[in-house]
Amino acid sequence: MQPLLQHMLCLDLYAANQAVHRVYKPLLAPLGLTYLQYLVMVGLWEKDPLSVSEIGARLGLESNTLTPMLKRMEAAGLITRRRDPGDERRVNISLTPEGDEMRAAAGEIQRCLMEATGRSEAELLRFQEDLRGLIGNVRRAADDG
Amino acid sequence: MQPLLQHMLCLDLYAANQAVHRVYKPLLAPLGLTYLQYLVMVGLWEKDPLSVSEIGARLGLESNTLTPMLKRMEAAGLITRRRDPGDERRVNISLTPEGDEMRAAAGEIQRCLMEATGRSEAELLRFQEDLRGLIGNVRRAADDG
DNA sequence: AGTCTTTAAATCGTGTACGATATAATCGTA
DNA sequence: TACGATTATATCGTACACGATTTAAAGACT
Repeated sequence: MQPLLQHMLCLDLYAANQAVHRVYKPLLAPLGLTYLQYLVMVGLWEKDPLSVSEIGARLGLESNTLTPMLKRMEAAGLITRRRDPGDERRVNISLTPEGDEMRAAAGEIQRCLMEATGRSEAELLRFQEDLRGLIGNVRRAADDG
Repeated sequence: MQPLLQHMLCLDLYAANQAVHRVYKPLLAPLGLTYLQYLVMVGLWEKDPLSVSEIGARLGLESNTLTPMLKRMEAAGLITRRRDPGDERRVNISLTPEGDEMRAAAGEIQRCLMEATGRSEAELLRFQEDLRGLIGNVRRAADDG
């Protein structure tokens, strides 16, 4: 009943993330974005503004991770951080014009990633559906304790 | 051609890792192990000793990540770090008796993880095979630049 | 209005990740 | 056998992650 690295699915999930990360990195470097920062940008290209916790809900992260990262993105001129006038607890994150313009590069980056997988769109959708089922189960197990 | 977070497979891979990590964490806490440290232990239960770079090959990591972590594990009394007498460049990592005894807890942890996925062994194997194909493709794409 | 609870960010400490570089041991070859 | 190239770790700086705690604003209820 000894676990073997060869058999451990978690190691493959870990490796898959590393691999995807390494494809993204050189594509994002010209934009001055890290992988996680790119995911924040994608969220903001969809809806702007977003509060810190709305971004957190999309990425599964909390303010302890997001606050420092968002400050770096603000310092880089990608976003602005402003207290919500209607609820001073919230901080609204918005794209700067420079951040918004990066949107133009996103389509090509997505195309590169799709191509890197070597799979058709239909195959990727099937795989994603399977993966999401797994995530749902594992999250339920984690919540049950 | 706008990417949407809803459609991004990379975000699901990211979420899958988070979810798996969160199942492992409470299981490993009684042993005083982090997730990554557990993966090192599994490697050493299979083969002992391993050099730093042999561990790195198994986990896709290099000395810049491993050296500090292995020092923490040494400080925790889980492993020993000794220069290889036959090649003084190499550092051999071995389990301490305490580290070796943790092996006993591993079977149950694996069982919990399998159960958390809510899938049969056959389903997991099929999924793993699919995932590994994807990883291979993505790695090739990253190496080609 | 005054107080209790809840909520949203921020802060702090520890532990990964990883590019770039440094150091020392070994190897290859003239 | 000397010496440039290669290999194995280590170090440094920056950027995530996340548990635990803090702070301040908003809501709820007397």
